Amino acid sequence: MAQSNLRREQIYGVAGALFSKRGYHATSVRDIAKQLNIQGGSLYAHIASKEDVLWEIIQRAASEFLGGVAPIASYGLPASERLRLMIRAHVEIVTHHLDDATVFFHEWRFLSTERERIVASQRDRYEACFRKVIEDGIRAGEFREVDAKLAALMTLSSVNMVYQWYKPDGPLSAEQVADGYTDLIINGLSAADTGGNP
Amino acid sequence: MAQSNLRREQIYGVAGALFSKRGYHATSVRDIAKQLNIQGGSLYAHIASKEDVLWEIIQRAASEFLGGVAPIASYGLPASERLRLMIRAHVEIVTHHLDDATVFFHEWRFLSTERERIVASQRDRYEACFRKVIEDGIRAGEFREVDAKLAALMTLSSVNMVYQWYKPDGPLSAEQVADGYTDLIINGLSAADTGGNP
DNA sequence: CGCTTCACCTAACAAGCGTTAGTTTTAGTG
DNA sequence: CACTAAAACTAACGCTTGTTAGGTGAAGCG
Repeated sequence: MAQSNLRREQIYGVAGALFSKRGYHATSVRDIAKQLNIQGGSLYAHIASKEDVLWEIIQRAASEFLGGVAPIASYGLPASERLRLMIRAHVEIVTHHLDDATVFFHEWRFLSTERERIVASQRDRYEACFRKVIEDGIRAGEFREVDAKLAALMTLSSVNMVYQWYKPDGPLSAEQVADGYTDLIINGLSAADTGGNP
Repeated sequence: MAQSNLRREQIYGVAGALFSKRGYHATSVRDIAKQLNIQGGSLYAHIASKEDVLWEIIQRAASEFLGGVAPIASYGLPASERLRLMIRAHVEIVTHHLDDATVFFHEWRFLSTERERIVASQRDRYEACFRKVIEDGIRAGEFREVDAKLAALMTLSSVNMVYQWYKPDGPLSAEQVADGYTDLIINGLSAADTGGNP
């Protein structure tokens, strides 16, 4: 048995970095242990299994997204404004938790069947938030009559993939990425030839 | 030594399906062999190594994209028309070679360092084609003055991720996906308040 | 028929995997 | 100082990994 949360947090941190860089199956528990200057078996004083570590990392990312972004969908604001805030919050999470987000998007397939199902339902719920806001915008006349499901998928594809190319010390800040994407996406959803505010 | 291309093609096919579903490291050579009703070691009469199989699959996908989409960037057409054709061709490749595309996008990290570098440069070249077309469109006044790099990344993110959710027997055809995305993306790039053709 | 070539087999290899049991070291507390 | 509990160690377990060596049966061909 063990109870030092500090050590366990270190394990999640190191594992997140390694899972993110090499992938879950290409990372051994001995690799994780080596970075903490302990033996592979010693990890099991703090964790129950390698998969539990993956699960914890993925669930932390999931609750960042669901806790930080989904509620915005219910704000009492115009749809375009809600969408803007959601994109910004999402990009902020991806860029500030780059390793965890990478593991979340890339390695969920290696969870057990039941856990994979949970992640799938979380992803569906999240996607539904974006779809709902877009549908709201269409109904309110803010957006064109596009396929809301397709538009939500495109939006999420764009902001998810940020983890694949974003470099914290690169030329673009998280804010700049969010602003650029928001502009392109919302403009894409808006009416083209009928001027909005003259 | 071996020379039957038929068997080798079967290996690429089975490996592509398995790498796509379970990932490279979670698929053993014995898994691949089992689907062909032969023993694991027998594969090595037709292939040199497991990594070579991954390399072949990835290179086939890469030349589909580079050979089928990149040339469109140089057509003598308006930028918006070229972009439309490129998106359509790309989506068509992803949906018609779903397994290979999935492996290409997901498993390139497990190639050797030199091979990974080659893939990276192919990806860069591909990305540059999209950026170029968008820059052309801005210069020609077809598109707004957006960040072309960001717009190219968003476009590619959207069309790449199609492999993650597209179901061949789902409600949407490849064409419908391409059309929907083209509409959203090109409208996003176009001027919002200044009507295009009066 | 004799010979070669191919595609497969069996069996093994060295290495690595996740995980466990039992033991020792370390740190904190009365 | 004695006692406890946490956190590390060593050593092994059974299993899987990619890959190789050597052998076998069938097909093709002079």
